[in-house]
Amino acid sequence: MTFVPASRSTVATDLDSQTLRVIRAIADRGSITAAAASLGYSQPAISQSIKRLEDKLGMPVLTRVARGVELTEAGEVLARHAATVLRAIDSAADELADLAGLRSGLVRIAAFPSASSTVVPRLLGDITGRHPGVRFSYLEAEPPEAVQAVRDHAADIALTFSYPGDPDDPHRASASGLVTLPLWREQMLLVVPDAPGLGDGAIELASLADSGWIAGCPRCRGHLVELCEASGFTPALGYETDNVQAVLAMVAAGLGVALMPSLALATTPLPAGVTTRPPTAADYRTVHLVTAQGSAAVPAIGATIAAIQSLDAAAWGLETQSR
Amino acid sequence: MTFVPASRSTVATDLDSQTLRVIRAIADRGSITAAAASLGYSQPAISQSIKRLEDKLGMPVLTRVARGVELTEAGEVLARHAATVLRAIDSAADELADLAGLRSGLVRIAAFPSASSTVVPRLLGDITGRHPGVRFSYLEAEPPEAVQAVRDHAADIALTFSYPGDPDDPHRASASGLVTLPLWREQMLLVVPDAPGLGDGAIELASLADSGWIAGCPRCRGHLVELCEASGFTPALGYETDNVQAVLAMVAAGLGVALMPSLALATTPLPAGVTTRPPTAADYRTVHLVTAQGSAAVPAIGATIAAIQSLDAAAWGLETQSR
DNA sequence: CCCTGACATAAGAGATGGTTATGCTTACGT
DNA sequence: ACGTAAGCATAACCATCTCTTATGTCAGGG
Repeated sequence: MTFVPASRSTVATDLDSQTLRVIRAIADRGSITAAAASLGYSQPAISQSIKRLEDKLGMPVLTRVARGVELTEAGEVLARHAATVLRAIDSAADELADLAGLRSGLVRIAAFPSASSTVVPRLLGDITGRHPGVRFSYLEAEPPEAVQAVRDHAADIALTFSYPGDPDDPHRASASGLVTLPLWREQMLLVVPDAPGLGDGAIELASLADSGWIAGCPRCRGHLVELCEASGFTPALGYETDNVQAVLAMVAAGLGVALMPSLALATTPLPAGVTTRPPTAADYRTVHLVTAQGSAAVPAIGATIAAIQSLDAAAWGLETQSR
Repeated sequence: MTFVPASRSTVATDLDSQTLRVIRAIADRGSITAAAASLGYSQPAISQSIKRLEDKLGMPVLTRVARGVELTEAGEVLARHAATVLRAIDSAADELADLAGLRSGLVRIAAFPSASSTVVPRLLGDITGRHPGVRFSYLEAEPPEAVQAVRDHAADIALTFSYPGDPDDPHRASASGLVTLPLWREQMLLVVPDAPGLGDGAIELASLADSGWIAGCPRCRGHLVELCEASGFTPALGYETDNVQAVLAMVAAGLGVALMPSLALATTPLPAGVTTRPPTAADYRTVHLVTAQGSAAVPAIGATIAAIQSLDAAAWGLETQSR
């Protein structure tokens, strides 16, 4: 028999981190038995693991020595690089732990305009107060665009609203892996001039059949028309504007009346001579949360969704949905 | 049902490099299918691998998107660190390949003095000529110490000699995981003054019974005494020295005769008036290679052993062992 | 509106990697 | 010098992991 130098063609296509961990433990402890103990394995497990490694490499990694074991040059190489590998893995694990522990993470929110000055600031305040590492980006967008942003992965969470029977109801568009959660019922209020004989109760919608109407966003206008027609008249739409302040000013100026969601009215003081009343047949729209299927499993996003659900929204006239 | 933020207590105790490789492939290719193809796996293999990872982390790593897949923040974290990990693993693999390819590696050799100026320099020249990356360290030591060096892992290869029936024959001491390989038979020569009536053939040992004898190392002396006693006389040991030049000078000065191995005589010219002759009953000692069990699997060491075995040693009067 | 491309799921097979039990070798203490 | 203890290797067995093939589902494009 003659000794022939080992010469494998391919060397170590896959060094897995488990093996490196073992090498490192052996390098540190100086014996297989001690390494096994420190890693929580039995001694043969480590022994076999090293054997597999040596078979794969085609060269020894350890030399069996009196009181334990000693690394060969190949073993030293592995131990040296193992430090780098394990350090990188640990720091990855740390970053993941930060994400899981809400010490980092970005949540991209899209919401309709009247939420921008009400629920959204409160929400962001709540979360950054509790989890300073979580960061947000915010996009103001009407429901159709907000939902599209989620669909395009440009946003993680969209806050939207829908009117009853709305064909654009996000509930219906939940096809492409989107999830919709009803959040609140938002009361619609009539905005009218404060006439002396108005009383303080609800107003019959039909009593405003002869008034001029100031309409808001396209979908809002659609809803208004539908509602009025259900009451037997077609509203005379004189002005259209998204601007809440403008609507109120127009009502104050006697240019007409309006139907507005309570959120839109929450942050602007009513001008003198203008008041709000519910219609006799109470009218509501619904605020929804739309998110991609599975997004809630991302810790920061899940936490944000939970925080939205537990927001105390009554102050803005929002009623939590019974579901 | 209410969404609850994901919050695992322990995160990712073990991220194995296989998973990181997968993440990296997905990050690069943008789809699971493409990643699978590039890694040589089936599509479901990667799909399941990601699922396992996500279950372990407790958060998604990918979002399923129209034409393929997209990394989440967690995925980005992993992809980023995966680069570091895989780079380290690759460079470890490179270094191992260097060891396997004899482009690096250290071989520690211990050998007896007369090898130092004969076979060892030739050997080192041969190997560094063919494999410039392989480095050597050399320790000159008498057989017992050389073997001890191997046993202590202070040397990888020992060259030793033994006399027939030698109680210290390394063959016998092969207990502690050492391996002994007979290499050459080395002829023992009588070193005598060049007397006129000497002839040119072998010399009967008994004819030197009355000469003074110059002895070498302790084991050589032991062998000499044994050999002479087998010839019916006890040699008169006048001088003892390890120094070949000294022995030759003493013989030249007429102080006695000596029995020396051919290697020791190979590199020193004989002084005038001194000649060498084999004893009538040819006498040999054996040169061995001693190495630790399994050392030969270390590429550089295995290559060195092979090179020793294929050394053309006839020039020094060494005969390759029949085995 | 069907067809294609891409991911998920299911079920089964084989490799992987672990455990316990046991043997062997070597060092150490008396 | 011998018995004992410490440490590695091996065997046999077993659970789990992970890959494969086959199939289902969903969204986008001609």
